Amino acid sequence: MPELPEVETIVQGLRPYIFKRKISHLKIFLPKIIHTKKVSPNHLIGTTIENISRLGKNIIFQLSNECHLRVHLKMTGQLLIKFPEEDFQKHTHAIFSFDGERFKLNYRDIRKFGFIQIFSAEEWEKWPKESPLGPDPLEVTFSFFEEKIIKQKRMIKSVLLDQTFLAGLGNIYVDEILYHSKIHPQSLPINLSSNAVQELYQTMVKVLKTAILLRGSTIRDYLGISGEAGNYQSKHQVYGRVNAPCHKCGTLIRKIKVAGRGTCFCPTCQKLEQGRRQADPL
DNA sequence: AAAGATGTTGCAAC
DNA sequence: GGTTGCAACATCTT
Repeated sequence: MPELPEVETIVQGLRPYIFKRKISHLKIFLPKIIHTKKVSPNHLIGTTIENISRLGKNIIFQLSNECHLRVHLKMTGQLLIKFPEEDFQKHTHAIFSFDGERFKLNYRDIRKFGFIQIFSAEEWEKWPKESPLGPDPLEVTFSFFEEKIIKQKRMIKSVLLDQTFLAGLGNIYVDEILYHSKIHPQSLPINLSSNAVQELYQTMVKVLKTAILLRGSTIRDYLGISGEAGNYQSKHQVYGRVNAPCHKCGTLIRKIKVAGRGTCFCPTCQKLEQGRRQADPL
């Protein structure tokens, strides 16, 4: 569900509530969503949340006892601030309480793909080696991006979805970024002109920043921490618009499968470049 | 009404 | 390397 803009919105929303708060209680309804090898969940009680950050689509809590929590929402996970007067919601799998606070932090996930992982200090140090994330799309430099992308031999959509290439993009934003960059999702990076790569980079930053300002996209399940929907879905040009007319040229938006994912694009605005080899056979 | 789709990702198989 | 299909699971659409 949540991609970079949604996760960023959640992290920003969480800070005022739980930064420097001490965990007083943790109720777990579905134990399998807690992933831990060495640290018992009980060990979190009494620790303070020293920092809340985002790594790609991962939400990271740094705790005062040197442990770290990693929350991955996968498709339908939610983190919600709830007050006692609010009703208990179905699919709530864990609830954090904080010293002296009326609100609780609920972890909810309809499809149960997401998880909360607990790392000891040593495990946390080793984690980046086990799952090497690429740079953040909002921090990567153009030269690094360009140099790395032109070496890729698979379709551009597949590259952009790969979290070891860049961490944070998902199906919605890749489709939207490719549309605004006028790049066909099945293009091979080698066939992109240097102007096209530059446009792709600039568009990526612009789309993500705009989506963060609008607090993400709500298609079905995504909600901010107070239960608010995002607003970027109203700006979508291709995602969820199969058979609707392209806003630029009127051609009907098509949907195909690329890299195993439903992929929406405008066949007129996003042409597949032929590639120098085929275009100039001497 | 059964089948296919859904914002993710890790793994197996080819 | 690179791909594809599937699995985890609930719900909505065709």
